[in-house]
Amino acid sequence: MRTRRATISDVAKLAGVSIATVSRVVNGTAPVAEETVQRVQEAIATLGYTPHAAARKLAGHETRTLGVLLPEVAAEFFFPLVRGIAEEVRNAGYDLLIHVASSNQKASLSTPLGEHNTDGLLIFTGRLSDAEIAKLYLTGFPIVLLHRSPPAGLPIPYVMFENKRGARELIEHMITVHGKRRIAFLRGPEGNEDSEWREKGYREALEKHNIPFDNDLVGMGGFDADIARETIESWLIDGLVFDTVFAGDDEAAMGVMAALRNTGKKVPEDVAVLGFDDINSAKLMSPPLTTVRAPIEAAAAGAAQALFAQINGQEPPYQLLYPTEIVIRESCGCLP
Amino acid sequence: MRTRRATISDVAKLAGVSIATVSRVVNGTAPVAEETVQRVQEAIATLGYTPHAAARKLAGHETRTLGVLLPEVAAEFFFPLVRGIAEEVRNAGYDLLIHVASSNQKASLSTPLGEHNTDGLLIFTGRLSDAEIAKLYLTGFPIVLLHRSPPAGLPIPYVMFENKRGARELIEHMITVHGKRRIAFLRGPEGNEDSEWREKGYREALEKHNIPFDNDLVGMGGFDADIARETIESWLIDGLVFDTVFAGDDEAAMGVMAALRNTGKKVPEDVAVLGFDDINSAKLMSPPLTTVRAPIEAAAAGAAQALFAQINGQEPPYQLLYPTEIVIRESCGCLP
DNA sequence: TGCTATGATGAAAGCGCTTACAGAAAACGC
DNA sequence: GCGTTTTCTGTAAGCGCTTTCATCATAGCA
Repeated sequence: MRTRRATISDVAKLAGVSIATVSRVVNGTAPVAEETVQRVQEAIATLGYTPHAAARKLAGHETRTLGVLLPEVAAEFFFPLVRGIAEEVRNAGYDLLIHVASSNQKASLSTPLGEHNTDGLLIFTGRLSDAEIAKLYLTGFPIVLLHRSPPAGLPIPYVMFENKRGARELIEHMITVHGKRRIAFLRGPEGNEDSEWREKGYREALEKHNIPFDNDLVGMGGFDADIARETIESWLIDGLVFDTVFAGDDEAAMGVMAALRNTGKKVPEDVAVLGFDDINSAKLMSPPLTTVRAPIEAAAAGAAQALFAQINGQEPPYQLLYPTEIVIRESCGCLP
Repeated sequence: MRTRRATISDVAKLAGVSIATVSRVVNGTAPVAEETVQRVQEAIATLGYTPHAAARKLAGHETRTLGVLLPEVAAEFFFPLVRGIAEEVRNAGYDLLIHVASSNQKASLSTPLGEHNTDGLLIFTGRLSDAEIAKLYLTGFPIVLLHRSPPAGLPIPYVMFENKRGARELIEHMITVHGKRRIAFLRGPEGNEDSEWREKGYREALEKHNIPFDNDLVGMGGFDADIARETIESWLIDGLVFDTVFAGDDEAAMGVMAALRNTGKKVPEDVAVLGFDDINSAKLMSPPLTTVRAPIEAAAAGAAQALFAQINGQEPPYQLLYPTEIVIRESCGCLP
């Protein structure tokens, strides 16, 4: 640091007031004479003063920082999510601390995101065990869960998509409009609740139309293109017959399409492919992907708002359910 | 906060030592008797003590936090980037503060990422003007630029890909192997240096093979699928003839493919499509995209390392150039 | 034995800020 | 006009931690 940065004392000295007064005009926490405000603001401007965040955090009792815990997966899904959160956080004048859980280390609370460094936590990872979440919650620390429900009995706010309904409608579309009956489903990562609800929607649709559930038609997609591709490839080698693949999410759908293409199957003529989320590339796939639109960014923003509500001592909603909507494109067999 | 958190004094009291000693065993900054270490560590464990980050930052002079300034674009490109940085940051025991520049506000240094809140800044956005960067640099604040070179005359470390070489080789492949001559190029966002270098590589390849540069064959891709798609669509309407599109990056390539497909052109038979970056979905596109592999994650990690070097008072390399490598798949016309 | 390195610890001074607490000045009520 | 608010401002006490500086053993060495 070549030039020492200006502190509140420097400003105070230049403006000829006490540091308390400077603090007051900076934060607007108490009435200050108009003339004094002017002088202080001038001093701030000429010195280029910016409050030192750490000092502020230490003196006040809040960190003005929100933490986000993310899995280390590199999915397109996360960008709108982070954007939604970042936007809210900025509006609130807070900082955003991001922690990407590493694969070789359970994300523990001794991480930078612990309660000492943030005012609240948005948790989106399976890495944190129920016990750890419960412990955090019981200490009164504000948290909001993203796409997972709280451990039994704890009223921790969480956001979810209307997964089941979206999935059901999508599958019903395949059955009623396209007459498909051999509809496969690819599960997301182990324990992923979004996936569980999507599977429920899938099963409900089947049941409603008297199509028996066939366990052979359920495989692992992992919400991941490569995993999904491998599953489909091995199915194809095994000679499994299916006319539709509901890939669980759009990333997996991309892998499904690649697998199908590699083995000479045509989408949607031979096999229809369905995704979930409607990420940006869904409409650009070949053929454009029929999927379910999930308002990822809005949900993330909502989660952040709920967290702020908690931090500010308000009662946040217990559950934030975001609607989904099926998006018909071409991979289901509909025409452009 | 239902339960007050443990402070260093609590630990000290329980262990029967002074807070200085506790600090020493926590940080390992001075020799402490083995027995004392034991007692302190026990106290820490039973109290569940975690150092308060802000206090630490205030007392020490460093924030142990790195800032990243990102444009608000939601490109797949950014995830490996953030991951690469996050990994390094975690290894160094630092925090990562992410600031996504908003579109309706110039990212200014009064943002949370200002010098008061971080020990160093990784800047990847066109939003920060040369003047602001220069100002920051002159104050001695550690910064590393991602994919942009520093304002004239300032030796600020920056990372870059070997864009020109990769692009040149890619285009030469099209000319020499596939005999293409009407090769179009889509530029990235205004002022983007990666794009400028790629264009240079493109031109060099043309020149080397005596193909005159045709300005009509250069359009806007914006490193964005939608922008690229619109460009191609309007070219097609205008009846522009081209046999190859070098889309500037993979995202744009995706848009190019969509535009081509929508108008009945076949890739690569009618028009070959080329990308740059080799993002994860490149190999999943239909047909799989021929592109140039850029080690995004490695470059990001390198940038973080360079920043740490600066912070630790070492002389960082001025330029970090990462190699690129062409990846031949099918969208150029090669067989699988 | 006397003197200096060395190890282990504590006391205390801040880091830059917020926020009671308190005092002084100005405005108000009757 | 005197007591009482109200407005404005300064003093000072921390927030939880790191880090000199000083102290006191103990050990090493001539």
